[in-house]
Formats: sequence, structure tokens, C-alpha cells
Amino acid sequence: MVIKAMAHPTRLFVVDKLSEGERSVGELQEMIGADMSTVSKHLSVLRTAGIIKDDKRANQVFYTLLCPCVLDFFICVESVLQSSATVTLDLMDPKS
Amino acid sequence: MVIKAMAHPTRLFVVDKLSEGERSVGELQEMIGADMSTVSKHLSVLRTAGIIKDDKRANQVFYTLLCPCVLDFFICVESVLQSSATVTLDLMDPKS
DNA sequence: CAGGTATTTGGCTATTTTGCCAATTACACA
DNA sequence: TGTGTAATTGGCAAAATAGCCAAATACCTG
Repeated sequence: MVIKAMAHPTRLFVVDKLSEGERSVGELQEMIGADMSTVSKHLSVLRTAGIIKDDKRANQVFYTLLCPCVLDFFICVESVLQSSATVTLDLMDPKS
Repeated sequence: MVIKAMAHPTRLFVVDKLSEGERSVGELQEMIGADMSTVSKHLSVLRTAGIIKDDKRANQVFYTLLCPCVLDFFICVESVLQSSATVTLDLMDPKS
């Protein structure tokens, strides 16, 4: 399930990073700060969901975002957040 | 977290249903087939995330989708699935 | 082939999420 | 006010998820 695969802060971070270009597991691990095995497992979830793909070169593995579409996805999520913020505001409005 | 709120089959189903128009908890419960309390808790997750809103009328509670934007969201997810399907196809292609 | 670096996998515990039941709340209407 | 229907909440057990360590694998390089 694509949505479920994205439903974790670390994986969301990875997708965001990969939208800038490919990264090795080591690079991602350094940015995330978790254990390498943990990062690897998150990457595996995204890979299985078909969101990213791996490319083994030399003794490293580079990951790339498969569909730039997920960027629209983020824009969409942003707007969901904005509309809910608006709703919250309305709820706090004494006039409503 | 909006994405996490959607990351469950039942909640995805609810969002999809509500995109057709408002529904009472009872109607949703009947379609889903789970315990009323289970459905109510899923609705609560979506409501807290700001994705849906409740409207109490008479002795029923009706839910509506707050932002039609989630429809774009689904279109996006669809295309993610399609691109991964394409990738799978490529992988199976003896020429590649 | 041996050693070294990069990554994945297995196994385990801790945490989170889910779903049911029972109890409670909310509301209409007799 | 009392009863019935609709929905939410509390509580608990089962299932899924996350993260760490250790072990295995992959692959380059001497």
C-alpha cells in the first residue's frame, strides 16, 4: 500500500530527499541518524511499494525516486494541512 | 499526520465514500461491517487529522470530507501504482 | 583468495495500532 | 421523565510496526 509506505516520518524524509536526486544508503543513514539496518528496512518498505528503486554500483546502493508524482502528493498533503488549519481557526472564531 | 491518518484500508475506504457525499456513522458502519465503535474510532482519527468533519443532526452524526483535494491525492496514488506496475513489467521483460 | 567497506537480513524486545466488548453520553419523542 | 436509537469512550488483548544488535551477503582491491 503506497500510502502506508509513506506513513512514517523517516520514510517521508527519504522520499523528500530523493526528490532532489539519488542518494546512497550511507548518505541517507548519516542524515537520518538511525542505525544502518533501520534505514535499510525503511528503504525496503518504500522499494516494495514501488516508490523508489535501487541501483547497485560498485559496493554501494543508490536509491532514486520512481515517480516524481509523489511531489504532487506532498503539495496535496500541504493543502490538506492548510484547510484543516483554516477549520481550526474557524472553530476558534467566537463569531462562529 | 495526514498521511498516517489515511494509512489504513478502512479509513481510505471512508475517505473514498465521503468523496461521494456525506454519510452517517451508521451507513459507514454497515458498509464496512466492523463494530460501530471501531468505525467511530477510525472516524475520530480522520477528524483529528482535519480530513473530515462531523455534523450532528437529530440523533445521528454525519461526516463530510473537508478537502476535495484528497481526490487529487488518490489520483496521485493511482499513478504511483501505475508506474510501479510499469517497472515490474520492465523487470520481467527479457530484453531488459 | 584475504581483508575491508557497504548493505541487507534475522532475531528479539519495545511501542503503537487495531478491534472488540461493555459502559457512557447524546438526543428524540412518547 | 423514561425508553430507544445513535455514537463515543474506556479498557483490554491481539496484531503489526519500529529499531537495535549481530550475523550474513555483496562486492571491490590488494
